[in-house]
Amino acid sequence: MSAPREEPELDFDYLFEYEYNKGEQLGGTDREHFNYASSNLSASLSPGVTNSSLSNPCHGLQSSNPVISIIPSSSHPPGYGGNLDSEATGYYLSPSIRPVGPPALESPRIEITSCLAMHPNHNQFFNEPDIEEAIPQAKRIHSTATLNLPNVDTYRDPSCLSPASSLSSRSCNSEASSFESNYSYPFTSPQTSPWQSPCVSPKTTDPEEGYQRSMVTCTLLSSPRHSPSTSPRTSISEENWLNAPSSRPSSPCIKRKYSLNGRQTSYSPHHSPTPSPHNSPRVSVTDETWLGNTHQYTSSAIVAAINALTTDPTDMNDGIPIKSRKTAADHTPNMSLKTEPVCDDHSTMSSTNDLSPDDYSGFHHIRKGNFCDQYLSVPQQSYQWAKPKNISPTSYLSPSLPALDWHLPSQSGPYELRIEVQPKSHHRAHYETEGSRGAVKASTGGHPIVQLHGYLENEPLTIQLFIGTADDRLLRPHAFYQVHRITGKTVSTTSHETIISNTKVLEIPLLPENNMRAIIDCAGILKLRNSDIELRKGETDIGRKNTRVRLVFRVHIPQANGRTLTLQVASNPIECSQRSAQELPLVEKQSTDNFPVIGGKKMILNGHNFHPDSKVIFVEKAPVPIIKTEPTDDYESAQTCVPMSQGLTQLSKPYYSQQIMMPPDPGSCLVSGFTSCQQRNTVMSSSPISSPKLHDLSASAYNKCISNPGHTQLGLQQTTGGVPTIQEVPRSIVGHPSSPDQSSPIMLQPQVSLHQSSSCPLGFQQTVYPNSPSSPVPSITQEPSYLQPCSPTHSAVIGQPQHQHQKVQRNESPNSQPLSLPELHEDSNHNLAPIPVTIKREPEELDQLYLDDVNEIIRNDLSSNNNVHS
DNA sequence: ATGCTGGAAGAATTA
DNA sequence: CTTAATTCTTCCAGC
Repeated sequence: MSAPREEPELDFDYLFEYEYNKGEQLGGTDREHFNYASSNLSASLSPGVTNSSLSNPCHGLQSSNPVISIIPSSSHPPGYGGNLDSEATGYYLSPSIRPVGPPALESPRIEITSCLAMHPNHNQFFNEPDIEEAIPQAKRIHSTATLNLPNVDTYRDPSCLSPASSLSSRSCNSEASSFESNYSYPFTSPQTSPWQSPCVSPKTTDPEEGYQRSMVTCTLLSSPRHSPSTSPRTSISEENWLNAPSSRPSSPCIKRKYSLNGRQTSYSPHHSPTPSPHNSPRVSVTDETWLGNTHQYTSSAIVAAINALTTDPTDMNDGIPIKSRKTAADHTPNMSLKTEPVCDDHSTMSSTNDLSPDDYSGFHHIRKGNFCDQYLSVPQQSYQWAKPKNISPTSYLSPSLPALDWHLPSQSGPYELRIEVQPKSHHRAHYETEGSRGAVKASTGGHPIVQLHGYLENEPLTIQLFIGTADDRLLRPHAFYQVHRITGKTVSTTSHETIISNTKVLEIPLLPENNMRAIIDCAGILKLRNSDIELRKGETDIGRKNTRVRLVFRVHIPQANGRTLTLQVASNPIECSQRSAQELPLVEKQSTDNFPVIGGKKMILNGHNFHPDSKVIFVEKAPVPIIKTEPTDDYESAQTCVPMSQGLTQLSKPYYSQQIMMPPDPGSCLVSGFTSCQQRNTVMSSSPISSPKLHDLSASAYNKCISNPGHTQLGLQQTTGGVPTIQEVPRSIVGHPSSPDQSSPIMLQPQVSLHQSSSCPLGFQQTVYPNSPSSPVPSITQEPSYLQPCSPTHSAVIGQPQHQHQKVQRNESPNSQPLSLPELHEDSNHNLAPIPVTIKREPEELDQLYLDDVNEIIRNDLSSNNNVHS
């Protein structure tokens, strides 16, 4: 529902003109009524994006393992993380320690060694073959070598990966994944996973061991591949993923397979790490198999597994949930555990021999198809990902890079990886069954930009991009979203897809000539079906409402000492669902930052989700309120509160609406249930790891709290005194389709906060009132949000249109008229009285909890509260 | 003919 | 267990 596109006329004290952006949903309020007495209206809402979080993300794993130097496997170091290099905060990898190399491999395969060669300090790419498109000559050298070693790929790309790369959030899965991705990942294939200890944290896990295991398995399995005919081709190879031919094959089966693959990495706590009693020969096929036998694999077992590849594909179907539904049937045939000759249906596999671009993929198939593939056959259609034809010159995957779920700093020494332009807070991800929905864009209209500062070398580097969770306490690949490579005339940035530990990673060249700056216009977001991912054993995450992601960028910087420094930075959260994108209004640009309170000036707001019933509210900025911080989030408060107090800089973000709706510093700055309820996510996001200053109020999160019909108030009221607040009626309440008045379900009524005991006289209390007079006040849930401390006035757009409402509006009042003031006042009167502040204190253990858990707790609390209040 | 969108219908889940 | 409300997926149609 986009708002009416007609240019709204504003008859109010202030004129607001919504400028409709091409292609964007811009709604305009026909009229804005402002009822306030502030003398000064200065909207200091600069669109600038703040990247506060760029700062060092170290915490959790990261902090613990800031620097890791890998020792050559030859010596078989007992612990992977054994060598810590205190030199830098970044993640260092000793080149000498190629996973491929030294490890005493039981595996007969020597090719692995070549891999080592492949991983020089420089950018080595496994995918070299793909070079075709843009790889400089110099770079190709490596690739050439790679080509000779198809097996290498196997080690490198766990192609078997399920698209759903991420580990479940609550389990140690992440760790398992890290383990794979980091050290053994080159060898890591789904198959290898079993060897890994499910719940061992990466840190504790001995990389070497895993590594070696991987090696072994890889070697054994990979061998067959040499001979195309004999090689057990599994469908899952990268090619499959990337090249899935069919545009909209949503076969569950396929995904199912992925799931299987993915599972290994994600060992849910629920799964016993112990070997499964059922070690059937069909190791590959059943999830159990994967999960279970972590320790018992032997070469014989491997052989058995290989044999299993030839197992009847139908087995794969077993365990495919009904959910897989319709599509599943269609694709079932495609699934194959069989060791097919190289070519899978979708994969361009047909000719492994040829290295033509397309064929190349086939080659890829072989190379990359890990033995995992062999074990796990994936329906070809499963993924539509683009073929990895383009390999950026700099694209390279070091075999022993930090796992994707490792927390790494964004800055180290002279280097700093920074997101110069943040992505928009919303980007509707596309399903496999859909066409691409384009690249993620920046809120400013362009695309996100990432830049590496402090790098003075002439050697191009590669930025890796993957989709991470928005749960900043545990930044890791998102299980339900994958990065999607966008190509086409509109894309200026070359990129290459690869898969690391079941996570699709986009590699983008970072060139010195571009000042090590990359415009990310080639990254879309693919949504995987929840059912497919949730089916994976060990996957504890749920997809429902888990729709926020972050773009995670990594760069590996070769060091003089031969090590590699890895920096990482995560973007602000991005809401990927369709629905949410239609909810909160989002101001991206405004023509002016301030204007006289007397009005008369025109202000143009650009943004999204402006609805006829959206209102623009001005708030006069005032002295910064003292903000109470919540003990549980020390670092958060440190980062959020401080900046706030220093200048309210956050207000000048494009996410006005969001900010308004929620405290810029939700976690620390607001003592509100609201904050605790939904903003945990956001707050967390602002953790050092991600760039957090953006407190994105994701609709989903927002709704969680708001939709809580019972909570009377979330306590954001004036805790600091003088802080304007917004009270919003829960949408569930607001949306009364039947009510004619619903056309403007919510009104924002700025008003002097006389009743506030604030020290800030100029503070305004802004309240969202249900437009419907009939709406029983008592039933109104008031969602306090942080507007702006009493400082320069700024405008905010608040909207809450529901589809139904909008429809009603359109039908009944095409030219949606503003609500009558009388009503507004009437309602507002109800709310004039200060609302008691309810301060919730979260359990100290929150830090240990995952966001979901926290939210759940909060919800429960709120519910209790509501009941009490009601 | 392809993407890229914005909308929606209908199924699947939750509350 | 049933119903209503949400959310998720899949489709459509218009650039």
